[in-house]
Amino acid sequence: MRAFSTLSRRSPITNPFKHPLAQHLLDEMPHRDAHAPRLNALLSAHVRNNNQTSALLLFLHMHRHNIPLDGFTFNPILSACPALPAAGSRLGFQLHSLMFKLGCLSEPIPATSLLNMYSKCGFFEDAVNVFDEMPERDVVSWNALLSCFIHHGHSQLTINAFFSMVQTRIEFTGFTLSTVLTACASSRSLAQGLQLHALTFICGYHNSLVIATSLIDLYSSCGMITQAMQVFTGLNSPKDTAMRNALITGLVQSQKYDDAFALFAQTTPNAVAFTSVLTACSDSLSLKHGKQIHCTALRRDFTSDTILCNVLVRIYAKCGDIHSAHSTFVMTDNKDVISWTSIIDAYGSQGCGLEALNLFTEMENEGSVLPNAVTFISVLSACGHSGLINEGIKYFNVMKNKYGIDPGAEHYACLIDMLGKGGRIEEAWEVYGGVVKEGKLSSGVCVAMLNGCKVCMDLGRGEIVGKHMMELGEEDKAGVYVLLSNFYAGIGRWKGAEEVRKVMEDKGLRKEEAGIG
DNA sequence: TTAGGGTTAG
Repeated sequence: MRAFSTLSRRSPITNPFKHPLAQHLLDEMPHRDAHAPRLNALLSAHVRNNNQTSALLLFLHMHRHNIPLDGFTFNPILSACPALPAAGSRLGFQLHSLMFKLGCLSEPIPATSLLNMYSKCGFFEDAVNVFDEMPERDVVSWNALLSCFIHHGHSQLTINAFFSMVQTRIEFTGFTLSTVLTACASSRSLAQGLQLHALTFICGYHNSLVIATSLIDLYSSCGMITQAMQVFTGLNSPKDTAMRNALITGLVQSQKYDDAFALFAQTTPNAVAFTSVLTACSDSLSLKHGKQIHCTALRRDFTSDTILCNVLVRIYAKCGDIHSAHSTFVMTDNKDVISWTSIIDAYGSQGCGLEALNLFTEMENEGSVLPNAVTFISVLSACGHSGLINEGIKYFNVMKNKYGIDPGAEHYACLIDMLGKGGRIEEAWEVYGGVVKEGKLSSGVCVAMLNGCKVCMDLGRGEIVGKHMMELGEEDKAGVYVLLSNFYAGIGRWKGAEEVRKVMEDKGLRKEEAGIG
């Protein structure tokens, strides 16, 4: 209910654009006597042409000159909000207030636009509240709710909402099915996905490009590449780029790199296709392929694409070509948190910890991007690789206190790893104790602590960690035994090492299966 | 005038 409680204080709507050009545009605005329907149409045209600033200025003009506002006014201006940085979400709350006062929320279409605005601006709860308070909902309102759940990573809620929708006897559409299929793909819900696939035949949606693309994504995500290919070849209509890209991605995920490259070569690829095959180069460490594709992407002028550049940074870093990674990073137009994390990780994993930390500072100073939990894994492991223990402790605290990020098992593993390797076993043990208390113990944390015990020749603590590892119920039992055996061997306890190996053999576990750590 | 598919970091 944050929206309603804060809205009235935010009105009247203020103009966030105080630029001479903005004033010029305002001077050019239609006369106040112009008919509202014509202005609504003009507003929609601005949004359609991706001219959100003009849309906002026109809306402000209408509001100030008491031109009647209705659902037709709110739909386009609400859809412009997500593209208006910072000002967008503030404006969204103000628009909500205004719609409430004018009684526009009783209509499903403007209320659905409002739901969508909150969802796209990142206000999940406000979006769901709008849905809950809608007096009348149509199938589009339901579809908007489902895509809101998906956007915010709640796949299971999407699937549940679909079943509520069916129970409410709302007649679903192809839009609904494609959204729920996407939810099944991202949550790997194969059984429900198969039911929905059957439903596409029953409802006659089986030849829809969008639904077939969702199905390819579903089968690829569930490791069923043959079924994904069957959906692709079985479709009775011409394929489009998105559908081909879905299959290319599926082939890459199934490590069928040659098939992915072949399908890529058959098409006129767009930036997404380039990103997919470059990911294949990154995974298969094929720098030669990667460089060729990078050159083609350069010729096609796709290299300002942020996601594509992020993949290139990763490829060059993986191959140890830090200079190419850096120059690709520098030329990335709109660097996002993944761009920064990738380059920090690139330097960190090459043992250039100070450069990685300098980049982190540069990111903070630049200010447009906030670090997230993954960024800090890269920062902490950079510190670990370069033995920058005090800096590592400092950034661990920066993460918690400055950015409010709750440390996860991976952050603790980095911290314990660097303390242990640096011989600071007492501090590592204290952190480890905290992790056990918090119930965040993972095999990664145990491995880091066990390595620390090995470095410090600490038999007693090592055996406690070994016991914890057994209790974790790790699937890779052989891996646990190998680590324990190596621990005993590492501190010169050959008898202990031998005993562990014997237990392992008695249990019929083979060393080749080992893979933890 | 509101809703759907394909791409990136640990």
